Amino acid sequence: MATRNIKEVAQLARVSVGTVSNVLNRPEIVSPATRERVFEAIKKLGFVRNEVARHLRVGRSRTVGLVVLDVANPFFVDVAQGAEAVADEHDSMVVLCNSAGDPGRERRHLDQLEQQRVMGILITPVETESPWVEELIARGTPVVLVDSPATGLQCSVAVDDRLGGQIAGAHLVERGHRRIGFVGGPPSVKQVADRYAGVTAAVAAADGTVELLTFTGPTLTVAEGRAIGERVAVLPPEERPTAAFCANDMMALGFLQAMASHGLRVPEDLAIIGYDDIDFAAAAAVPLSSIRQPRVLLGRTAIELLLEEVVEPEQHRHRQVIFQPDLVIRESSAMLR
Amino acid sequence: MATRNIKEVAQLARVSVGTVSNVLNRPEIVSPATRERVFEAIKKLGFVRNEVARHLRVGRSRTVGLVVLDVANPFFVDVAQGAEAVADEHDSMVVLCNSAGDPGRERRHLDQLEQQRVMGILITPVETESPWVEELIARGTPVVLVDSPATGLQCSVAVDDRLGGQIAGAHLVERGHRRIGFVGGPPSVKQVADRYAGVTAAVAAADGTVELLTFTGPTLTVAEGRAIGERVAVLPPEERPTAAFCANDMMALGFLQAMASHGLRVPEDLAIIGYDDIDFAAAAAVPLSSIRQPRVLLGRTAIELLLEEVVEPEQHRHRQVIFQPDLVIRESSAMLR
DNA sequence: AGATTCTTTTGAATCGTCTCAAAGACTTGG
DNA sequence: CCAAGTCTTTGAGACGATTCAAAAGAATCT
Repeated sequence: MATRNIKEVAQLARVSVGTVSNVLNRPEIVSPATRERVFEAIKKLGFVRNEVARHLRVGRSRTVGLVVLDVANPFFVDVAQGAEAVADEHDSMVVLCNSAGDPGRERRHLDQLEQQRVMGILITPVETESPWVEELIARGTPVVLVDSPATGLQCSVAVDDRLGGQIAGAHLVERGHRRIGFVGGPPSVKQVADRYAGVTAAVAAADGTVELLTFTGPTLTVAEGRAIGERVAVLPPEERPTAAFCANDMMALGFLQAMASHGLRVPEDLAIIGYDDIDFAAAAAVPLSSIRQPRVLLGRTAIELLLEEVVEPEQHRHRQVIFQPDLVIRESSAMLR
Repeated sequence: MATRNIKEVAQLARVSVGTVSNVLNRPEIVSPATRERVFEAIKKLGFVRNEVARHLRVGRSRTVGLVVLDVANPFFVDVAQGAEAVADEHDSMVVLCNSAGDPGRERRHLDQLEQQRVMGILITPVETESPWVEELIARGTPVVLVDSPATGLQCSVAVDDRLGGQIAGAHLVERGHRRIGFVGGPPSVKQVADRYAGVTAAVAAADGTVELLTFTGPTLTVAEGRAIGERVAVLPPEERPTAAFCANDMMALGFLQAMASHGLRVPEDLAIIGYDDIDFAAAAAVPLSSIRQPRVLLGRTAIELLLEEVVEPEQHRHRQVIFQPDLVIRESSAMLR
């Protein structure tokens, strides 16, 4: 209720508002005696600076928006933690928004962030071609794309998903699998399309006897993975793939559960490899093999690029940073016998 | 760069700034012709309302801060999703902050949120007695405590953790366990203390032959659970508990991994029950029994209480809403033979 | 036409802080 | 004691949107 302002502080300390502002922003130019008096007044009144008014005057906010595809996916939580760590060092704040894969939600979040005049936005867009994002940039909000290809209008950080898919595919082929299933989400999601392209390439590079089956659903969740798993589990053994490459670990975990509930053994009856290497992958019923991405680093780099753009807009050149994924082998893709 | 303001819109539409503001906030009182003209100008200029300035004038923000103990814990992600769903309906925004169990980080977040003049704050405090929170309230920011007991200065939502601990303990006792381990974090965390009190009560209520061992660490993470598990696994069988009640599912998952890596079978050699029933619990190596909390409902209720307080401060009476936990039995605590 | 009522539009004041030119207070040297 | 510098402090504009009393314009009635 009783929010004090700079004027009340000035009154109590018997100085002008300008001086109070100076104490707050450049204490070194104020004489020690005055400074002390102002600090006392601040303390006595319980004054808390109104960042909103400050921002209105200064014109630049200290918060960064991070819009992710799915907060429930630990992958994005880790990206967020990376971003937050850097923001913290620059006493900025990251506000985490969840588009949940819905373009409508994504747009609402972008609108809100723009209205708040955030310093910039980090986003994993729902759709690759996003006019909203381009307009946002045109109107002056810096954007860094996370895990999505840049169009040249902005910076981006990503992991080479095609390579990741290829590594996963090659691993399964090398393990002797000849009928591989790709368990993914909508191909409109860039990550899915790239990982699929990668595994396709790996299969093509094999001796021609390897078959690739595709199973997709609308989302990339545990539930979706389970649902697809149910469909796969009931296939006759001769049609059923002997290995599945899941577009992410959430799906892989769901898929794995479906196998278990149908009495199929992993990896004996069906091997599984996921993507992201979230912490829970190692704790799964059968520890999951996965393609590891530098999640935290992704977030760190994204916000660093953003800060660079904000601090020196003039000499900033948009860049695309691409990281390499790693293969992590665990029990779920152990050798076939 | 080129951020347009209401004045430019007014100029282009050949009306006063007051009219533009009216079009934005109460379009029905503006004549259709004028309204149309203003909308066109807005579109042509790519004008986006400056929420900061609006807020400065109106004095109330549309964002709510949510400060959680650990974003990596899916429990809190679900609470956040519940809160966000309600905020969405009231076109507000939830900004998610992670204290990571560190009072310093918590304080920094609270300071920042207060400076931003958020509408209110939902928080799971690191420490039960938090002078910061009380001062915050005294200065006029409404607060709702999540999963923490209220002091009467604010509303709170919580789940009866003591009861949860009791249910878990009773379950293990009933399954025939006579040496039960409690795997928890620092007792300064209210949740841990309550769950411990609950299991203690359950043990005391048994026939007196049940022993309760306590293993604690500084955090409530997967890694901590694993570390404690390592210690427990190497105990001689006659000292090792036959069942473990973990303070949350993250710890339980880590603990379970440690058992597996030491060749101990769950539940045969050691039964496990966790707390929270996060989605990953069911997908664990051995599906985890757990105490389920209404996570999403917790978030929904918290923000509803906050909104109630903000909308009608006069007739608002602080309330404490307490939910009941449920027992979910899975393989990890199946009957002893 | 003039009076009355209703609908629209106007524009100055306001929210809390920062900026910056200018004034005021002190020093120092001559 | 004065002039010329330093330090400090001052206070009048911004910043962008909202509000609201009052003015202007339309419509209705006598």
